[in-house]
Amino acid sequence: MKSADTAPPPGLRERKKQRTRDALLRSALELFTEQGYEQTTVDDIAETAEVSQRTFFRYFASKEEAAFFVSRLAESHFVEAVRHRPRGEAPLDALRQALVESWETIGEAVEQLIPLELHMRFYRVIESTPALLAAHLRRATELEEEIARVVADREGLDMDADPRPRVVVAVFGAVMRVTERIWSARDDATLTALRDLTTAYLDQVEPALTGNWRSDTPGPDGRIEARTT
Amino acid sequence: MKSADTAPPPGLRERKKQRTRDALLRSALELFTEQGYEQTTVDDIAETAEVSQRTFFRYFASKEEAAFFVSRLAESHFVEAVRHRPRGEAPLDALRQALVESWETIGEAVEQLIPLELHMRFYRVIESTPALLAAHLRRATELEEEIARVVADREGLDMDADPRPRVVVAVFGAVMRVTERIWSARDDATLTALRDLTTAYLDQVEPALTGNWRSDTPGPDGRIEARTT
DNA sequence: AGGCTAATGACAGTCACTGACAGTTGACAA
DNA sequence: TTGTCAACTGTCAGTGACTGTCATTAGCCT
Repeated sequence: MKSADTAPPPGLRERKKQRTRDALLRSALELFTEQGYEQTTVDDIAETAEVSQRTFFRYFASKEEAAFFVSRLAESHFVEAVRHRPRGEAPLDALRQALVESWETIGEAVEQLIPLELHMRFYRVIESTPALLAAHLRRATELEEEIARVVADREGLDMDADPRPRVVVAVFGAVMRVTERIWSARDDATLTALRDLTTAYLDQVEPALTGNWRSDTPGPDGRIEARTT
Repeated sequence: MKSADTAPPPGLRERKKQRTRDALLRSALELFTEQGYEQTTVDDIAETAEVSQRTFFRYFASKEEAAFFVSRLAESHFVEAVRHRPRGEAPLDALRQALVESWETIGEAVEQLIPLELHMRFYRVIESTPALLAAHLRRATELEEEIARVVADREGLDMDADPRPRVVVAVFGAVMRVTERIWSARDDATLTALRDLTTAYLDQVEPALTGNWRSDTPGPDGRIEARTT
């Protein structure tokens, strides 16, 4: 809390580093979305950012880390939001609310680094690149583990004795992944579009697990709309 | 169905290929479990199997593919089991039953290629190797997509219009992954141990999603309840 | 037996990543 | 202001996963 608040004016050295990291990040994401992840070599990125390849690896442990740097930022915002939800709330509701409310702050935070639109477009690259998708999923489960801990805390449970925190979070994560996939396959790669899709799907989780399906069908027009809600 | 039943006696060439593939597979898994995945180079594997590195890559597209070759086989058995479940069954029940009943045939099928115990031990390598875990998760979601299609078929639903098939399968997959993790962290890497753990957890899915937690404790079944530790 | 072709090995090259070493350049005290 | 120190950086060499190419070997079939 010290270094963040009492910000001693960052020296020239620090600013330079910041600029380099930023240039690398922007170069990487631009090249990834333009010509694809696999088609972009680290040398390309370094060259575009006007540094040596070795310097790239001093800022990012791997090509992959650069790719997910912004996502990591976004995720940390979400986790914070979950932490600040009132304790009374049911777990799944808390997650849902945290999602809705953190969406804005995430948008702002991303813009600090790169154009939001670039970040959004990059999601499609993730979905269509096996190596990136794999990394994305691994990161997602790591995140779920962290969130499960938060949930377990909220409810005063011991995660190792009671599987329920992990299960709910896993369900939540599963819905997120399904919506991500569907969303990225569509045209409008908007932040709000993703949000609406996600909340709509979340509403269907419980009913989807219980009742038998053939009796109550979803909306007649085929879209997702209102069954019970 | 033709080539499988009316097996024309496989020529020498074919048998040789089979032996090579088998040697590579066994060498790979043994080395992976003995000295770790990252610590094992493809050259090591090829040398142990007494072929050139280039030949390894003619049998397996990547080091990773060799690692998951047996898993792929096991998964296909499970999918078949799901396909043959009676249509009346509720989706989650069908998945659960398919799991229980395919477990045996999977064991047999694996033994055709490598010692079952080796396969089981390899799961711990997966969980403890980031690169393998990532690949495992990606493969898991691909599998989920396939199963979701089967489920949607069973229920006569259109997967693109109705999200419920994907959601249930995702829930199922989430439970599997959670149990895999817990199981692999334990001592007894038995097939039956994994099966019991999985079914026990599956039983808790619905209750975990609904009720409020603090009032009702988890299952009276001895295993998971503990709570205190 | 001899030709066809699948299977293999040997070799060179690309790309992600790492360690080692030397040169530059901010930071900071004298 | 200057000199020293430590942080950054570039260059170079090396490893390991993978790919393309080409020549050789060895089942297969007539």
